[in-house]
Amino acid sequence: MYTLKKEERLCNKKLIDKLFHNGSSFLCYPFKASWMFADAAQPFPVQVLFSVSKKRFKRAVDRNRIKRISREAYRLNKQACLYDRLNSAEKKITISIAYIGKELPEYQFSEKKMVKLLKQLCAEAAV
RNA sequence: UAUGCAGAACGUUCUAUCGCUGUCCACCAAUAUGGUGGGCGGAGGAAAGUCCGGGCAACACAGAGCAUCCUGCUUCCUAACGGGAAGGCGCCGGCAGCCGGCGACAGCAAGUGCCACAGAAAAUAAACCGUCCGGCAGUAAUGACGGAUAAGGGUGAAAACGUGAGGUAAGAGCUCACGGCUUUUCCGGGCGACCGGGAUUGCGGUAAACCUCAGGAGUUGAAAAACCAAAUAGGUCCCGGAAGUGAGGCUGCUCGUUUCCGUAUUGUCCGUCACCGUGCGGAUGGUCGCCGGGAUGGGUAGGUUGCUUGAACCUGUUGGCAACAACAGGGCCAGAUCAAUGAUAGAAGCCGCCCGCCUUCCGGCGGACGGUACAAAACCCGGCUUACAGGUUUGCAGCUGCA
Repeated sequence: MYTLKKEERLCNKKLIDKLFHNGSSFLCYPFKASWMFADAAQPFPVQVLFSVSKKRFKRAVDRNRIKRISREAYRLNKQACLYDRLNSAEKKITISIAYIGKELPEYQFSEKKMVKLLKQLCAEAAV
């Protein structure tokens, strides 16, 4: 399934604070992922958050563009790379994906790196 | 025609696949509500900067003064404005008129301060060169000394109003004529800024220097504000149990009572300070303390409202030089909240450049390559400012007279 509804996005302020304080993180240039295991209460196996720093990209147009490209790359690949393996392991996680590159990305490049990141995440979570 | 400057309106479109968000409808399960399918809507001229002005909301608020900040030609428009329109004045386009552009454009004749460098001197005037007079020295040229002088020289952004004449030893608004600005005042025109004329007073600049005058300003800002409200902890109230002791009773159990302690709480009485008591000290009585359950109000996460029907927009008529106003008709056009309005692929349009063909030229057709900007709503309006690929369009870069 290629959906990305509100229940699949990370919207809770407390969870976000908790994630950045307690979560473990790794780098997969140009992305940086922070993740942790979540409660069983959430309806989807993953809650995700995309961020772009205002310091690197001053214009809102650029930040929106990067977030949209990252989101599309995640949306189209999450089922194959992440959901199936998490469901079979019966684990649930929250994750934030930050863009730390310095230039506007191309879609194909982002998709390639996103797949790599999701696979690395599975390995980290030891699924 | 091209180029530049200023203004106005515009500022990409279509298809496929996969999504996001709001809303409506149908069906399914149904307590809330959830699921599936379909229809319709979904960024801008600046949404930006957050520089002004309002609406709205909460809090504050007797009146006056001072301080601080803002504004500063006039009249009008407007909900309001530091915005706009029409005018006045000054400067610029050699000069005058038209025309166009620019102007924080109240007051330096209320007071105080400042005026770099250069220059003798930058504001109670002043004597560097020069000019003139006097006596002295010298044959003379001239020299030093004492005095008069702001006309000339040179310096500067600016040199004590400009030009001419009189006047004088030489000079000086010292006097006069004409002219410029200015004070007070009169006459005429204009709603007014101001303009024209007469009399009168004077003559460095600077207020984006302090300041003076006039007018204005309560603070905060949708993370405002109102409402609903899970879990956990704690507050209050109610109920039950537990601890010690005594009596009845074989025990369970039932009934009565409460030693000591306390930064706890409350009542009454007494004392104390000059008085008062809600202060302080003492005496005495009641309640509470540990555990469980229930109720309740405050309130957090979260949610709803605020939240998009509006000083709005479009079309037309009328009034007005215009800004704008009035009236009539029309439709409803984003509402997200760690923040949607997209991603990918293809095609078209527009522009530039190159190649080929056609054409007297303007240009037309086909193909390749490149470009397609600036920029993302965050409560809502009115402005201002700044950014901008590309075309469209209006005005100006001037006209007349004099030199």
